[in-house]
Amino acid sequence: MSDVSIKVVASLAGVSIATVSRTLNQPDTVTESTRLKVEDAIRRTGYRPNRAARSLRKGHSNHFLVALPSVGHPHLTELIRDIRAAAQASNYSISVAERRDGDLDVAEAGAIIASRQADGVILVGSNTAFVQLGAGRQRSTVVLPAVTIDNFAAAGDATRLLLEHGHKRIGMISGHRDSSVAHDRESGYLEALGDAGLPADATAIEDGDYTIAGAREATRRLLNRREAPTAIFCASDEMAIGCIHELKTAGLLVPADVSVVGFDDIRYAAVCDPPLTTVRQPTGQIGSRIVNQLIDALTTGERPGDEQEAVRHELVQRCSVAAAPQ
Amino acid sequence: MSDVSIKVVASLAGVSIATVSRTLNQPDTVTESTRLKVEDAIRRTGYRPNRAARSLRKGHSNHFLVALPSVGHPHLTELIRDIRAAAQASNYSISVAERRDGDLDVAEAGAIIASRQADGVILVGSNTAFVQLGAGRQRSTVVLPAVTIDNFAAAGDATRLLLEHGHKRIGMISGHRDSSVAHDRESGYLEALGDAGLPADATAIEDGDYTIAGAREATRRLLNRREAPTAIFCASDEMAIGCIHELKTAGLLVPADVSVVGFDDIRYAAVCDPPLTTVRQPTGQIGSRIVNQLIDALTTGERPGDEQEAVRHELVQRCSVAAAPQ
DNA sequence: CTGAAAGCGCTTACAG
DNA sequence: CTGAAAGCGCTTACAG
Repeated sequence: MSDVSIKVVASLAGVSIATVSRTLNQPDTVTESTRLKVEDAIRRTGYRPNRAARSLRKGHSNHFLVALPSVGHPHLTELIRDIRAAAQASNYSISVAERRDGDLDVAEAGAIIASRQADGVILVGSNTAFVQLGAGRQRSTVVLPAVTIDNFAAAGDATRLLLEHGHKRIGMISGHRDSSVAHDRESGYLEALGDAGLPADATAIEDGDYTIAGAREATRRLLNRREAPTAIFCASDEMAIGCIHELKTAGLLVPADVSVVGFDDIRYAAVCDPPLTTVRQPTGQIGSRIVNQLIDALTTGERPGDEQEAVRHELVQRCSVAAAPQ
Repeated sequence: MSDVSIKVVASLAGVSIATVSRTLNQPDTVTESTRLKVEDAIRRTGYRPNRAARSLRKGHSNHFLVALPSVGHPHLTELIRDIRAAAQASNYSISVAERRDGDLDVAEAGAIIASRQADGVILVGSNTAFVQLGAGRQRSTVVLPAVTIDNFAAAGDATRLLLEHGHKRIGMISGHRDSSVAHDRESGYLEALGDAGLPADATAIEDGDYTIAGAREATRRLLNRREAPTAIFCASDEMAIGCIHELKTAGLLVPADVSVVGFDDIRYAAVCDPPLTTVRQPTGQIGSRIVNQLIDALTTGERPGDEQEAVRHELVQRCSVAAAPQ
């Protein structure tokens, strides 16, 4: 357990270090009897190959880094879990880093790959993009196409649901304005309202910063408008929870007075009061596709096509939407 | 950005690789003019030292692994964030691993340290214990004392709050039975009831598995008892949220019919309906103390004393507790 | 202050 | 099937 290297194992087993290494990495190129001896020596010493040495020699780490805007959100947590599961299935490990800035930082990702801390970086958040290192002689950092739902369409669906319930004054609580997914969701909302023939001054977007506190303030601002909305579309469930709380604090009933739609379908959505109508993202599919694309690119050395991989969202209807009050 | 090693930088700057290394690691042992040349070469090449090579040479990675029972819980997420912040302040990075089994696995932690993947492992969950590798000639894996609140006392406080409100039938929804923190919280609950002179058959503990779904089932079981409780102490806010939802589904009012107390003070606790009374754990303090103890042990090579570091909990009273119904 | 050289612990052609 | 040797990219005594 303490300081055992491959040398110790080799001498204990009475073989060369090369044979120990082969036993570990290509067991079928070794006689069964030697394999047994080596395995026994490994067991007795508690030997574990030094990862740094292996990475240095092999030129890659079998490790990905996942960079997120904020680790705390249940939706992202779920995505991480699914990414980790897919990676582990292919013998890759992952680690998670939190980054403060709103949008993806390709340079930063490149630096991490350059230092060989990871073979690839998955940038989550603003746009589920990711970056990877071409292996072999020629190394270069390439950006792979994002794997994501169609945020524009999903936001449109959410907004249309509200429209179908007769709402004419529909507010939106959005995330950071600078991120592309926030932008797509706002556009989807805006277009749905436009298509319904609502006047432009019927639109009302407030920034909720993807936080509970931010959403509460945004809700108050919405409520203070000349014509307060009868429905609010929130760009995340986290914000929807804050929004509903603020609505209740203001003495309003959800959904009798104000309907609310969220986004993500985090596990608290179903046990909200009222249970939240929301847009579900298939994190399992997203995670495994990202990881498989990364590994494919790494293995074949080819960069895949540029087309975004679309993944289906789903509108989950629960109890937070009702007909517009008269 | 692509395949630049220390050699490339050295030749570009017209110095030896040793000088490049010194410029990076001990800049004051180098003339300013050479430092400038080297820094310029680094900038132009986008050079990043290979982490694996550095770890291999130095014998340590400046990296900790945090092992958790389940990554998703907001309370643990917050603890991770605080651990990461403390580690970064001392120039350590961390990665997070999820482990399935209930209790801490010292052997597993030792294996990770043996493979030099990390200089230390922090085991969170069952008991905030952690493990570390003595550096220098003699290496050995040592277990450091846990940094934790007094779970026994905290559970007692929560239970006594209910008692003070006149409740005589108080149920508890606990986590995995095999973990030590679950055990401590159950003991605290039990002792508070005993001290209040309640009969032993007034105690009612159900396992909620630390999940929303588990807590909902546990709540149903509690409700089906001959004498249904008028108050429920949940060993996590996550479970309290599930419990409240189930209570409402059963047509009960919280807190008029049943009072609920949670544990952790996750960020959803304040925006629950009703806002949740709960026990807060100081994750910031816990995180920084763990990390500092680890680094101290690593730096000095001494193992600290055996006494657990106690850290204060706090009962946060909101609106989910009321007087027992007549 | 700087460079040449050793060596961290592995893996992998290359011989045999 | 097995071993000796080179080498991955660094850092650090050791000379000068």
